[in-house]
Amino acid sequence: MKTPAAAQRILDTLERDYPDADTELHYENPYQLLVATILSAQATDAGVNQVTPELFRRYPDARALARADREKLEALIHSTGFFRQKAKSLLGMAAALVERHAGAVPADMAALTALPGVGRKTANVVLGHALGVPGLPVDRHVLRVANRIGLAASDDPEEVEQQLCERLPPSRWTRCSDVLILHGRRICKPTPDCAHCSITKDCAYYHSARRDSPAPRTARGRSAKKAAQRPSQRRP
DNA sequence: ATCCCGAGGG
DNA sequence: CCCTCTGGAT
Repeated sequence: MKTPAAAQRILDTLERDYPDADTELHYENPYQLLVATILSAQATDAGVNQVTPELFRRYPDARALARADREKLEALIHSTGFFRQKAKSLLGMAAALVERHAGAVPADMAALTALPGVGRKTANVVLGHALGVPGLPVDRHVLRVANRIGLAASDDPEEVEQQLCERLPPSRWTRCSDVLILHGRRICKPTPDCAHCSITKDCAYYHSARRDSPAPRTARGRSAKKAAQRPSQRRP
């Protein structure tokens, strides 16, 4: 695994590659970012951006959201996926904000993750982008990219968060997450586009010959099990 | 067909 | 640890 100095050098390069890193995350207040982040699970930015204006017009704060009609809320956020539990999360979260925090968003990891629908990743997003508290959100992109380039070595998001935080000053935590996410989305995808990557020189994954494999992708692992229990039409 | 800017529940 | 929930992108 990389030393802190090497890690920071790699981050320097990536930050230059992605100057637009957290453009999508500038909402008017922590409440809006919290709501948008909950909606963003398994959804596209475009999908979230499509519903948030109307959402924030109807429910401008936690008090309004707590009083929302469940079915209207579900209909409004339907296109972002997982709409039933997202609606449930939003209603429960808004109620908890009103009851426990006078309608404000607490700048505290424990208080945030105690809210319904808010996990560590969401909490770190809100802390880092809206509350001025250093936080390093670890999603699947961060997990994958950090492991490939040796910034971390674990499949556990919380461990990866810790390993990254140990190598960087708190002032860089949030931006580290942002650029790793963008790199993971644009270049270092599950099947990576190494030809357009600026840090292959420092990447163990690139040098491991697993890159650029033609991706034969036959059924294996968990997929094999699913395929077995569903013997759908096979072409002879 | 498969994967995902997650979190809760069993 | 495993499953589920949903739409959209690839």
